[in-house]
Amino acid sequence: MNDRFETLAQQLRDDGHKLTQPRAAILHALLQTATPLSPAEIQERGQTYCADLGLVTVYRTLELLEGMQIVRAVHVADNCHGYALSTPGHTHHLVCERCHAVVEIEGCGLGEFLDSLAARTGYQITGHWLEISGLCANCQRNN
Amino acid sequence: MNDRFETLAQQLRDDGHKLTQPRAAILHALLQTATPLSPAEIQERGQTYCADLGLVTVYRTLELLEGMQIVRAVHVADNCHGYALSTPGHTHHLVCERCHAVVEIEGCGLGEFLDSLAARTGYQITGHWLEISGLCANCQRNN
DNA sequence: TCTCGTATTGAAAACGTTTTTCAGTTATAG
DNA sequence: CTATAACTGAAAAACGTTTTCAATACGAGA
Repeated sequence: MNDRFETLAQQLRDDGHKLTQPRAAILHALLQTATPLSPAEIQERGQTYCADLGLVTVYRTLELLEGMQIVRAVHVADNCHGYALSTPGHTHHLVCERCHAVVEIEGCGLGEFLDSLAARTGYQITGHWLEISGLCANCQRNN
Repeated sequence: MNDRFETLAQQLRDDGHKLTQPRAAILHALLQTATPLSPAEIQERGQTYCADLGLVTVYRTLELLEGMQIVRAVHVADNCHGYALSTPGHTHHLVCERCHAVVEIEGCGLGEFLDSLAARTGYQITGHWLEISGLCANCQRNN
């Protein structure tokens, strides 16, 4: 966890940016979550590390981190954007509709499909976003 | 085109809703586009058919149509929600990052993968969201 | 065809999220 | 330690969306 933070911090410096307390707080908040967070949630959690972290700074920092591909914006149902650290590998999420528990999934068996799609449409495919919803074992029992 | 409109109009009536001029205008606007439109765009185009179509009405009508599964909300890069007529069946979207052209895709070859996922995680899978991004043929050329 | 009740409408205002502005502060190179 | 440019928070502006409310238009029934 701490290694991961140091790596990100270094990445910032290497890119010519300062590692400020607000930014460190935001990174810590993001490192501690598995599910995407809204800017407001990030502010709230980040204030554990930097008491007067402003929402404006959260927006600016997310923009910066997104540009560096450290975070990615994902679509979430209600309030549209959440942010999560992009994981090195290729993962997707399986989310419980009831309790919002999240299972990370490696791979998706979509490779062949995407290849044929590229051939058929002439598009050069650069990425995809897959989110699967369902009921986790617990919530199935308590239905 | 006109058949399609009549079908939708009838669907509204069958569901106990009135076919008003604003609603007709919105349907016409949606029928004439291949790519998702934002509420503001729908208002703008709809005003060709109903001069004083209000934005509020666009929102309300989209909510109604979405509930009837006549339109569906899709995620678009910048301003998050666009609306397009949903085609019957199970479709996903392939969206150009540059010009936002949209190709509708039938099926996704995800069935087997989801089955094995359910077995592995104990989740009862109820749905999934897949959106693919890339560069369309045109934008590849003008890169 | 006309009348009437109700669903539906537009304007205004409220609301939440995101962006801009600006003066003060902080990280870091030297 | 100092200088300075990047960075910050607060306030206000600018969005997109929702709510409220009085006025209107649709369409069922006479």
